[in-house]
Amino acid sequence: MATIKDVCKLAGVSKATVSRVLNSTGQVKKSTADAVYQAISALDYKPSSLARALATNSTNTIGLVVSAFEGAYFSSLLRKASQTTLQAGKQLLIMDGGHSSASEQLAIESLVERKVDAVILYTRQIPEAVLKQLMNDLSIPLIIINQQVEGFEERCISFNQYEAAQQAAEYLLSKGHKEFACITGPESSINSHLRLQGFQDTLIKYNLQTCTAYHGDYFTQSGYHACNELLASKQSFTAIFAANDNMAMGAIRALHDAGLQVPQDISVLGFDNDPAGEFTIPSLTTIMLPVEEMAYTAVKQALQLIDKQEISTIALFSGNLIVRESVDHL
Amino acid sequence: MATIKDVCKLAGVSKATVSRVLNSTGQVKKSTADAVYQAISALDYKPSSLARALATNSTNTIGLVVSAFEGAYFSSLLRKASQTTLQAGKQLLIMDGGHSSASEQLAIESLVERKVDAVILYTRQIPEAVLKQLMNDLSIPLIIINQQVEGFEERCISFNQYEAAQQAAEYLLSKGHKEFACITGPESSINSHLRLQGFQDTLIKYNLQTCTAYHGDYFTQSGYHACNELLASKQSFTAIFAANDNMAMGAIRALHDAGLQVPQDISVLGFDNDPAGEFTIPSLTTIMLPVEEMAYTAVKQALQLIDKQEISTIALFSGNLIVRESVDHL
DNA sequence: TTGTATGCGTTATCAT
DNA sequence: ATGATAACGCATACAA
Repeated sequence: MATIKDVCKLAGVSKATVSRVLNSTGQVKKSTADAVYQAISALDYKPSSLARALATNSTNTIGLVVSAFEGAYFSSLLRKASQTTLQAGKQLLIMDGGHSSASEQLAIESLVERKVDAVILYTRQIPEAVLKQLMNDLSIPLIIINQQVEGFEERCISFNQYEAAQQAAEYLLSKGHKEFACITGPESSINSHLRLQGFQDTLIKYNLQTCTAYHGDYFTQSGYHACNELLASKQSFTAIFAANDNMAMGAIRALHDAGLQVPQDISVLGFDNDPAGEFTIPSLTTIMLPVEEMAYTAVKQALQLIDKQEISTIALFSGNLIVRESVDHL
Repeated sequence: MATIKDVCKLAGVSKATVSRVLNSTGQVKKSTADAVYQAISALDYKPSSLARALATNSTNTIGLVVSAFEGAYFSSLLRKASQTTLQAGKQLLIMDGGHSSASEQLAIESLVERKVDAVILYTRQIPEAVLKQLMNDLSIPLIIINQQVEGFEERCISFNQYEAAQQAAEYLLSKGHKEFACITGPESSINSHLRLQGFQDTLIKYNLQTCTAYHGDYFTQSGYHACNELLASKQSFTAIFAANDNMAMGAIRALHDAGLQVPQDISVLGFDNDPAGEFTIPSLTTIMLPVEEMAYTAVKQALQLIDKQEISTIALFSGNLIVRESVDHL
């Protein structure tokens, strides 16, 4: 690997000059600049981003830590984030956040040490108090997707889970359903709670009985199992609200195996708008979650913070009902 | 951020000594070592991985570049690779390879500059000749997933696409099918060609007519559209071989929309063993592709190469038929 | 316009 | 056992 020194020798100039033409900072005579370019291409010289980072305390990079790679949701997130970052002339470095608060924090730390200019965290594990502290202590901007942190609203990209679940309930009610079951996410998940809460509150608002909740883990299989439990419990219901599309699909299959047709016998409403849901049989009525917009916004916000620009506060993103086949009127 | 200097001052020792206790290289009196530890924790000092990388020319990191984040396939890949790397005490840095040979190479370069100890590349774009050159020129090991490079077999983790497609064809034939259609990947994809070739060659072997191929892009929607084209062409067929599960699902839906039942009227065979395929209606008969094993092997091989250990040559991975509902006998 | 010198935070080679 | 000091490859303030 050729270094700046080699270029100096070949071009007959000093490191400062090479650095100048490289970063186009300061004035350089055209002839010497040309000589430098000559040397650079002759040696196939590439400045070491590492050394540069050490000297400038910044790379041209944004870090992203995600805590799981499951499902269409994360595919979209990563793709859009990567694309947006690239378009801004920066690079995106992705790390796995693992399955604990500690490992998420480790990933963040590692990224910070690598001198990324900002880190975007899709968190599932770190408690709000810790996040607050991180946002205060870290020398670079930290943007959070999927959670609100009090006092740092401009750095939080999140989704109105509660309102979306209300939408879901309202729709089901409008179709004449009155008895429900829920397949929701893990008990530990805040957002899972919010979705459930939004759903239940709406039922209460209409003087209906709240529904029992079965917990899954967002994988298709867990939806299948949860629905089987539900069926075994012999309770009466005409519609299921699932906390994501995967579990909705699992539930539909469980109903199918029990000889029940969706939506003729039971309606199922999903969440996420997984692209596959458009083509399943029956296709999935679901709540669209604008992941790509959220990823885009997260990166944009990061870029603004890096440039020390005015930070615009961000509204909670909200869901949209996608009406397809899996919900029918009673 | 506290640096090594601060530790020096507080502990009353030199940089060399701090470095010694940090890396446990060389002898240090217990008392002074303790003093250093004291200072370190008092200042919450973390050595800069960047500076360390500059000095040692190596980080404890493996780089992974993937060219797309679509589908369950990549989720598994990323998850398993990350997990395996972590278990080996290293970190995994992931970068998007984008959609061109150039961007893939850029990602590799960027990772190399960051002094990762090895890079694993899931390639879709870079031609073999370029890969060969990269493997020769790069100062660190480059492991390739999804393509064979002549002369570097120990560094290539790939899948016997051809044989898997043969399996698929044999199975369909064993069920009495004789007229087929294929929905395959993009024309540019080598593996897509291999799958198609394996399928066609098997038909030829049994003196059957080869089938026409429709190209998709591995997304569900493209399977849907391809199948509609197929249907519009009015050709006669009793089974469809799709190059991945997503497209198989899209095809099934297209058939459904055309009033055709799977598998009663038409059989559909997928590829990948997407976890969701177990729960679709009908569930998907498919070829399992051992992504996780491949990811695991890639990381393990990388680790061996980093340690300059003997490199064990790797056999081509092969697929396994998963029999479910979407294929029936004629 | 160009060069010198210093710093970035480590590791590593010498001495001592 | 420990301490100077030179690398590592670059940026940059200051001189010239």
